[in-house]
Amino acid sequence: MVLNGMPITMPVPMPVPMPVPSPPATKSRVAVDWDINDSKMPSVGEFDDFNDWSNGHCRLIYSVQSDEARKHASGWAMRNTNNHNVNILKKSCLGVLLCSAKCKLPNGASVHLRPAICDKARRKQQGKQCPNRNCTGRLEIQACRGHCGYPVTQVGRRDGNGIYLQAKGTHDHPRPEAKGSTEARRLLAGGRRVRSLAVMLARESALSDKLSSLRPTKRQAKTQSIQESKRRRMGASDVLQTKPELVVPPTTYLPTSTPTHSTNFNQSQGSYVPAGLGSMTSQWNGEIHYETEDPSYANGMYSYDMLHSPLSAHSSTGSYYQEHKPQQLQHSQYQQQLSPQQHVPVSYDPSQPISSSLQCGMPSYEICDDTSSLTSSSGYCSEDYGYYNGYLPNSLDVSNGSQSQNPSQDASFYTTSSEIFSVFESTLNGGGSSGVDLIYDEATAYQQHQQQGTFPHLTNYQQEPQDQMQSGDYYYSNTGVDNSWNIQMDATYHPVNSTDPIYC
DNA sequence: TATTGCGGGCGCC
DNA sequence: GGCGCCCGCAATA
Repeated sequence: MVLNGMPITMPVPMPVPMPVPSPPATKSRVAVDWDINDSKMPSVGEFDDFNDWSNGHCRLIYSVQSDEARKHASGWAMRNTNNHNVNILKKSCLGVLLCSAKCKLPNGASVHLRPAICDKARRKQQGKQCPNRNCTGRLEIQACRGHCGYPVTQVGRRDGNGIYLQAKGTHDHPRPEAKGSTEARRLLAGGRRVRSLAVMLARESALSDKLSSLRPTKRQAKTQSIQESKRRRMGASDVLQTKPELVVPPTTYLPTSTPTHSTNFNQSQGSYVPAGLGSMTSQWNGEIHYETEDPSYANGMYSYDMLHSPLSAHSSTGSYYQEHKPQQLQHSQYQQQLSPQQHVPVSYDPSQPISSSLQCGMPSYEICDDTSSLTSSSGYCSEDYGYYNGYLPNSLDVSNGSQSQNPSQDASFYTTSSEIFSVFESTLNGGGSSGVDLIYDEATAYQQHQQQGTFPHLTNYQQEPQDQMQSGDYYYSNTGVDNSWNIQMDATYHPVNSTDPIYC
C-alpha cells in the first residue's frame, strides 16, 4: 500500500480507536481512527480499494465513486440485517453451502456453493443433491460463526465522500463461490450437466482467487507502472529475477498478526509471506505482510484465512489497526506460551457444531471485542471480473501502459461472469484435465490443512508465480470491440512435470 | 426468480 | 439499549 508517499509500514500498535474525536479533514485513512457509530466520520484524503473478500476485524473507507462500495457488495454471502439504524447498513454472513458427504471433485476440490441471500431460495438450496454427480451427498449450510459464535457482520455507512465499512469477525468457513458464478449458472441452468456445474464450482474459487491475486490496486499500479516498464525493457528474464525469492524454507512462511503495508499483492488476510519476503515487492504478493515474529499466526490462530488462499491476493488498502486491549494481551500471552512448533490448528469440521474455540472468550481464534481489531484487507468484486484458470502474461498489452502492466486491475479488462462461464463450459467439457489439474482450491486447501494439521507447504504457493510464468494454459485476446476478451485454452500446453503439484 | 434495502418485531444479555 | 435474528415488503435486476 502506498499512501501518498507515507511509509508502508503500519505503526504497531495503533492507538485505541474508541472513543476518539474526529480527525482533521483529509487525514490519511491509515492514521484515522473511527467507529461506524461515530457521530461524525473522519474525512480522508484517500480511499481504500474495494475488497469483496474482506475478512477479520477491519475498517475500510471507500470512495462514493465505488459502485461496489455503494452497493455494499461482498464476495461473502451477506444478508441484510436490521440494526434499527437507518444510517448504518448492517449485513451478516450466511456461511457457505457444503456437501454433506464432503465429497471431492475429480480435481480434489470440494463443493462450496454460495448460499442464496433470500431465505426462501436458501431453504430450497439446502438438502439438494450435491452438484457433483458422483456424490450422493446433500447440500448443507455451513453457518458462519466467525464473530464470537455469531455470523461475521459488516456495517457500512455513507458520510461525505466516503463509504465507511467496518467488519467484525473472521469467517470460519471456506469462501462460497463468487456471486457471479451463481448467477451465471442459473442463467445457464437446465440441461447442463451437473458435472460441469461441479467442476466449474471447483474452478471458480481458484480462478477468482487467481484473478484477484493478479490484480493490483490502482495505487499499486501507479507506483509500479514505471518500474514495470523498466523491467519490460530489460527483458523477460529480468522480470523473473524475483523467482529465487519465491522459494523459501517452509519454516518461514507463517505470517504474523503484525500487518504492514507494502505495494505488492499478497493475500491480505494472513498471507503466506515468509520473513524474507516481507519487503519483497514482487507483483505476486499482496500488500499486507505479516512478519513471522508474532506467534498468533504461527499457532494457527488465523490458519484458515491463510489457507484459503495465498493466491487470493485481493488488493488491500484496509486500515489495519491493532488495539491494546486486555483481551488481546491475554491472547498474546497465550500464544507466547506456545513454542513455534506447537501449532494450534483450528479444528474445523463443517459437520460438527461450532468449536468452543470459536466462541467468545477463547483466545486462540477470535477476539470478540468489537473494537479489537486484527484486520484484513480489500480487493475487488471478483464476480465482476470473471474467472479463469490462467494468468495474465506480462506480454498481454491492454491498450495502455498501466493496464498492460496490471491488466487485471482495469475494469475494462474483465469480462462478465457469464462470459467467463461460457468459456468454462467450452473448456470444461472439452478441455481435458489439464486445466482442472491446475486448480488450487481454497476449500481443498482448507481441508488439507485440517487433515494435515498444519499448513501446506509454502513452496507450493510461492512456486505459483513461476508456474504461471512458465505454464500459462490460456491465451487471451481482445477483439478491441466492447472490451470483449477471448480466453482460449492452450491445448498444447503440458505441465513441465505432471507429477509436480501445481497450484494455479 | 433472486437480490437488495428497509423496517417491524421478538428474544437475549 | 445493543445486538442477533426472523419476517415481510417493495424496488430492482
